[in-house]
Amino acid sequence: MDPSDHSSNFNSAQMATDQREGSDTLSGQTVPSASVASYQTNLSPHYNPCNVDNWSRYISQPFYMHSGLPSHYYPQIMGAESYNIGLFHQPLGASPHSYIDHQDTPFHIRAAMDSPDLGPGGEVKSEYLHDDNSDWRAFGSSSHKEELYYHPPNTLHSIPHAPPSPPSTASSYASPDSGPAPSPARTTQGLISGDPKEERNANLPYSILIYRALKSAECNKLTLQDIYRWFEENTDKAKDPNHKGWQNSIRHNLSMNAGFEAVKEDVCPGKKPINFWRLTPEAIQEGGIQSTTRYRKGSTKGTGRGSQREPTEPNEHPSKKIMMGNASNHANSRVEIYGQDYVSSELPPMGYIPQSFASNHPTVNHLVPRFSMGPVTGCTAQFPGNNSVFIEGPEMGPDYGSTYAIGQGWYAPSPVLNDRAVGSNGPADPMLDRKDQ
DNA sequence: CTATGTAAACAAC
DNA sequence: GTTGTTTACATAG
Repeated sequence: MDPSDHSSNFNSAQMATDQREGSDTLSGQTVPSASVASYQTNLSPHYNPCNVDNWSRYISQPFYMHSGLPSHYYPQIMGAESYNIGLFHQPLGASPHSYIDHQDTPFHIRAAMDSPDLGPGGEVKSEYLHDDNSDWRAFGSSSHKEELYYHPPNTLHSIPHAPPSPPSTASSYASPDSGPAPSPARTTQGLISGDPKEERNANLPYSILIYRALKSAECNKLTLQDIYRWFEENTDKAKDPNHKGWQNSIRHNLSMNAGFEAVKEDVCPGKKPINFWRLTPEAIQEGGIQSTTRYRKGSTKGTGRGSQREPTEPNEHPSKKIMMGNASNHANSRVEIYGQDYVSSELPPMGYIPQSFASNHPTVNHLVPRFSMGPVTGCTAQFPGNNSVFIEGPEMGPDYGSTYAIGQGWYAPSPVLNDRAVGSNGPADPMLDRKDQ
């Protein structure tokens, strides 16, 4: 497909066909068909992060993805991945009970996790947890350091010359590593047990399973029904169809865990907004969620079992709900998320994308902005482990140093990614920057 | 004591 | 009836 063909779009019938495929070729996970239906019927082209309109977002990857160098030369990409950020950033405070999703973690990270410095699930052992964040020492002093940055080329997905597949939990839009069926290549690494029990997510808490479900979805969001379906198809928790307890538990976890947030999206004006559950940027960045109990703060008065959540301020909306409009009515509109206002930006017409960036062999001036425009944000599956969001452009948001929501459910990336993408101070070749990693 | 699961009350739709 | 929030209690470690 000619990427400059801004007017073309996916054939909806083909999209529907694709979405009925039933098997996520990348994640190996079963498709929540309700999600398919809802996307088919409810999502406007504006919403669809994978249509041609939004392909510009997709193709607008940070420069190093287009530089022509082998992708594994870019350890910073890994640093931009949610897992790695998760490993090195613990803004909510690392704890022995913080989860780093083992299944979700690239094997090279798992190799590091297999270090005796870490617990069996990849969690940082408590002896490394100190007030000065010295839990990072578990990695910083590790002989696995290089492994943290090495990324086998064959695990990176090449940038397509055509827009990516339409969105569907069955499509390639799903996180490339979000729920990968343990492939032979991986299992032979000896880093995945291959235990069928593990493949069925047995004995994992609800919060982790929900995380996996959301991680497997495009933009890390699913409807409640989709989550139910994912549990039915990927876990053993829903074996008894007449037993509603597991659904109650799912809802309980969604409500109680700050790693999940409800998003109401008015994808079709005039119609009822769709309720999604989404991973918060913190959860995405940390590569996992933290324990639900963690957020059950409150008094220990009375029965000794306090409120399970942080008490809500009087004027604060008690729920985690976020209202989102559709793309058309959100362009340049203000949204307030996490207490700050940001202005979302319009996408440039496809023709604005320099050809070199749509080529496999671009000659890229890394430091030259490609668009005279504000930040471009989007939802992409480009990076293994990041099927969520990215941002690009010389004009960063006000909170340069942290993830922030811009709207449409898209978030700016980690500071690491920002630095590389903007190239403000760093070397053109990220490799040159590795000695201080 | 923490983490988690489960049940249930309740409100909103 | 479904969805989401919250409280309460039980259990395991």
